[in-house]
Amino acid sequence: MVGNTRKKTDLNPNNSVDCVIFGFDFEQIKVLLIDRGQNLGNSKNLRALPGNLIYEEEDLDEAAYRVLEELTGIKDIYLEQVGAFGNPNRVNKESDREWLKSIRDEPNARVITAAYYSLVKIDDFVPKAHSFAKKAEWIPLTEIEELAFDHFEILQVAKEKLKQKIKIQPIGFNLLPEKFTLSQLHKLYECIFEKPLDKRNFRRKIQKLNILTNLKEKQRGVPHKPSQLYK
Amino acid sequence: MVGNTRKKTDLNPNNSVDCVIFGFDFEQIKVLLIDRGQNLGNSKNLRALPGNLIYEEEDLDEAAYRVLEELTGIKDIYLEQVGAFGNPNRVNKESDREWLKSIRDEPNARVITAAYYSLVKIDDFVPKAHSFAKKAEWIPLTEIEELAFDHFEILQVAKEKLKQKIKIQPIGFNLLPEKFTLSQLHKLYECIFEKPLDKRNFRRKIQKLNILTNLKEKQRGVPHKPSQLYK
DNA sequence: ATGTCAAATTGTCTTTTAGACACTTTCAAA
DNA sequence: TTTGAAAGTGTCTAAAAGACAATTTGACAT
Repeated sequence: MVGNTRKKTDLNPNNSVDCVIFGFDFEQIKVLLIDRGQNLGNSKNLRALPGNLIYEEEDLDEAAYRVLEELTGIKDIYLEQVGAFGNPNRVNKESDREWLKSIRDEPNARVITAAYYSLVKIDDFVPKAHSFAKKAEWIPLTEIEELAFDHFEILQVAKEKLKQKIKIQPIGFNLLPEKFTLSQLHKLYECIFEKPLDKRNFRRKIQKLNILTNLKEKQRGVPHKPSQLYK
Repeated sequence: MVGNTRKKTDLNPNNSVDCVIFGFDFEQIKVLLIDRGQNLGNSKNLRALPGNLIYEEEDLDEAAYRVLEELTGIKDIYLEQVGAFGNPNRVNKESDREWLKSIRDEPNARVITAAYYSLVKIDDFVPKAHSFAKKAEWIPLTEIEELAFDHFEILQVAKEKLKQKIKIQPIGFNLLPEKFTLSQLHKLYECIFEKPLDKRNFRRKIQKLNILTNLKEKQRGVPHKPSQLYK
């Protein structure tokens, strides 16, 4: 046997997981990104999706949960796979090469990553940066223009998956707090689909799902008609 | 740098691709499987999806096309990714371990695979087994009960993806020859969805897509009313 | 107390889509 | 000429999607 005689507890230098965590602050969709805190001369300090190598004997799904928690502290959420990304030129930015040199045993190893995504209530998770993540922050989707490695491409694919998924399953609630108003849900759907949705038609469709509980509570302290709270 | 110092042209022992190729013989959906020709004592000779390790410097998508051609001779088709499968227990069958020993430099390496699927006109591709594929055969979906590695699981996921996809895009035509009848298309959809579809409703829906050309030709030699040929 | 603002809430009509449902036509072979 | 076997065809109903505007409510300012 030639080459890699790895122990089960070793890192697998060729395979990683990356997580696209979507949140919503009642205004816009945000994504949880880490700042690797590079203070390099020339190269930019690009943000990245939380992600890292997997262990030699570790299920992909488990690795995603572990890595997410290690880097951001977030746990107990449901991750769904986006797909595998394996362009050999994933690492084509000087800043990424520099960074890999500083943290990896085999910085030049070719890495194939499995991407995952999830939706979380933004207030339930105050991301705390750990490990090589110097910061973990919620960044509005609209402000994201460039990311480390191929993470921008992964983000686009994850966004599409989310759009498809939410058409079929009512997973949007995962982005909202326990109590929420229909207007907030409406705004959320508009943000995801990136287009306005008719208010009346939207409310009708949601109501017909019969998954909302009217809490008989009302919004308070708003300078206009208060709305019902649900679920 | 420790461990694997691989050359760009080396095989990456940790990553593979597997292809689920669907075909249709006007009766049932079939899948292209290879026979690894094991003549072992105890262990079964399970069929497998065409798949193999990728090269160190090779795009995942390209690897899928290459491996498929190398094992079955099939090329010039469109492959779509199913996802990444990375259970560390993917290799849990004795026959698979035996087989890996006989063909791999690192038979115990942990392998993560990216699965792809495609639909092809069954008559356009007479699969020719090459390399470690001793046979390459079209096997009816309904007869497949067990496959090598986690290939059965991959097949199930690919089937689901196909169902979803064909609801949205008219990709079913890829499974039929140039000229086909609406009855054949109808039968195909019934096979994919595994349930009967109303003949009139089906024809109406297809016609409305405006993607069929009536060839003004008719079926000949059938002991019943001949049907129009399309596209 | 009154008026104003901002957002919440509500219903109808039209169009499109999905589903159920049965008889007639056509060719080949007997 | 008869018969068998599959091709082809239309209507009605129900559900879903989309377009569209007026009224209500509470907070705050006057």
